Amino acid sequence: MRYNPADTAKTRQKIVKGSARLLREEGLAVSVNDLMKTAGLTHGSFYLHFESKEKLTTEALKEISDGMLQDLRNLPNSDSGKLAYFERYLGRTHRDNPGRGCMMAALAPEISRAPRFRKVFTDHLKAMIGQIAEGFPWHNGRPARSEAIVTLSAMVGALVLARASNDVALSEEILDHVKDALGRPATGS
Amino acid sequence: MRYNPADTAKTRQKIVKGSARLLREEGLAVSVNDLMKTAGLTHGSFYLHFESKEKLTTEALKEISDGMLQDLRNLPNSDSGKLAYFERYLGRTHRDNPGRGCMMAALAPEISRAPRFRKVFTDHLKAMIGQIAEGFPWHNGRPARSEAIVTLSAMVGALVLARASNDVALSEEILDHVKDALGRPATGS
DNA sequence: TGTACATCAGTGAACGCGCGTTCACTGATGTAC
DNA sequence: TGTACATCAGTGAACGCGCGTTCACTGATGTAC
Repeated sequence: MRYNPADTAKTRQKIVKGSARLLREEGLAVSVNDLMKTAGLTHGSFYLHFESKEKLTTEALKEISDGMLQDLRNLPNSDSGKLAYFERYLGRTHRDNPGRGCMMAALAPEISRAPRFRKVFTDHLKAMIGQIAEGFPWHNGRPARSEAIVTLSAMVGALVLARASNDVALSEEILDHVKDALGRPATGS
Repeated sequence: MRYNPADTAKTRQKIVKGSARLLREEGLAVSVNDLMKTAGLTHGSFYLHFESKEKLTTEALKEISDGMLQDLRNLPNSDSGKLAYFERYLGRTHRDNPGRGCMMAALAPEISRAPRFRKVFTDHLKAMIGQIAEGFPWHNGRPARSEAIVTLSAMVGALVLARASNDVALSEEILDHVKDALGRPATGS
C-alpha cells in the first residue's frame, strides 16, 4: 500500500469519504483524530494528505454536495420521481442516518457561524434549488424555482425538527404531515 | 451588589439572559468564560450560580423557549396576526439577529447530537406547534395542527437556509418566496 | 536471484492552547456592640 | 456614630484534558546493481 501514487490517492479518498459521513454525524467540531479513524489511520499522517483540517472539511463538504446532487439526478423527471424524492428525504431511514443524508439539514446552522464554509454551502444550495426546479415537473402555474425553494425549505425544516425531537410520535408526525402537504397539488393548480 | 439575596438572583438572571443570547449566536460549544462575560463577570464565579455548564445551558434554553412563546401569544388570533408573524420570522432583522430569535433555527442540529438537551427542545417544539395551531386561524379545511406543523417546518427551513447562504440575493429570495407561499391560502381553502 | 540502499506513508510523543472545573484569596458590604 | 469582625460574590491562577499541528522515527516497499 506504499510507494504507489494510486494507493496514496485511494487513502486520501477514503479519508474524504469517511469525513463526509462523520462531519454530518458529529458536526464541524469533530476531531482530526476521529476523522482519520474512519480510514483506519491515526492523526499523525493527516498532514501527509491535507494542508489543514479546514481544507479537508471544505473538500468533504464538496464530496457531500456531489453525492446529494447525483442522487437527485438519478430520479426521473416525473411526478412519481418527485414523490419518491419526498418519501426518501422525509423517511425514517434518512432521519436516522444523517451521515449519509442532507448536508443542509445536518450542518446549516454551524456553517452560518463558520465563514470559511459558507461559500461551498451556498454553491451547494444553489445547485440543489436548480436541480429540484428543473429535475421535477412543477405544473402548478407558479415559477418552478419558487416552488423548489418553498419545497426545499419545508423538507429541510421538517427533517431538522424531526431529528431534534426525542418524542418518536412527534417526530414521525412532522415527517408525515410535511410529506402529505408536499404530495398534494399546490395552490393554483 | 453583595451580601444581598435579591442582587445575587439578579446577577444569576443576567447570566441566564446573556447565555440565552450567546448560545443562539455562537452555538452550544460557546465557552463558560464567554457566557460569564455577557454579565460582565469572569469564569471564576460561574459555579457560585450554577452546578455545571450543562445546567446553565438547559436553563437558558428554557428561558429562550419562554420568550419565543410569549412573543407568539402577544400576536392577535387573526389572519393579520398570523401574517405579521410570518413577516417577522422571515424578515431580515430575524435573519441577522439569531441571538434574539428562533431557538430551533439556531440550534436544532446541534441539539440532535446532544441527548442532554433534547427534552427541553422537544417541550419547546410541542409548545410552539400547539400555540401556532391554536393562536392563529387555520380555516383551510385541514386540521390546524397539521397546518401548523407544515408552516413551522417551512419557516424554520427557510431561515436556516437564508442564514447559511453567503449570497444576499439568494438569501432574500428564499425568505420572500416562503413568505409569499405561507401568505397565500393553502390547498383546500 | 540476492543484497544493500532509498523512499515515504504511517506512528505516536510532544508543542501550545483553550476548555470546564476547582480553589485560595480579595475586598466591599453588612452586623455586633 | 465608630470600630472590629463576619460574610460571601467575585477574581485569577491552576488542574487535567483534548484539540490542531509538528516532528523524529519506523518499517514495508521499491530500486540499484
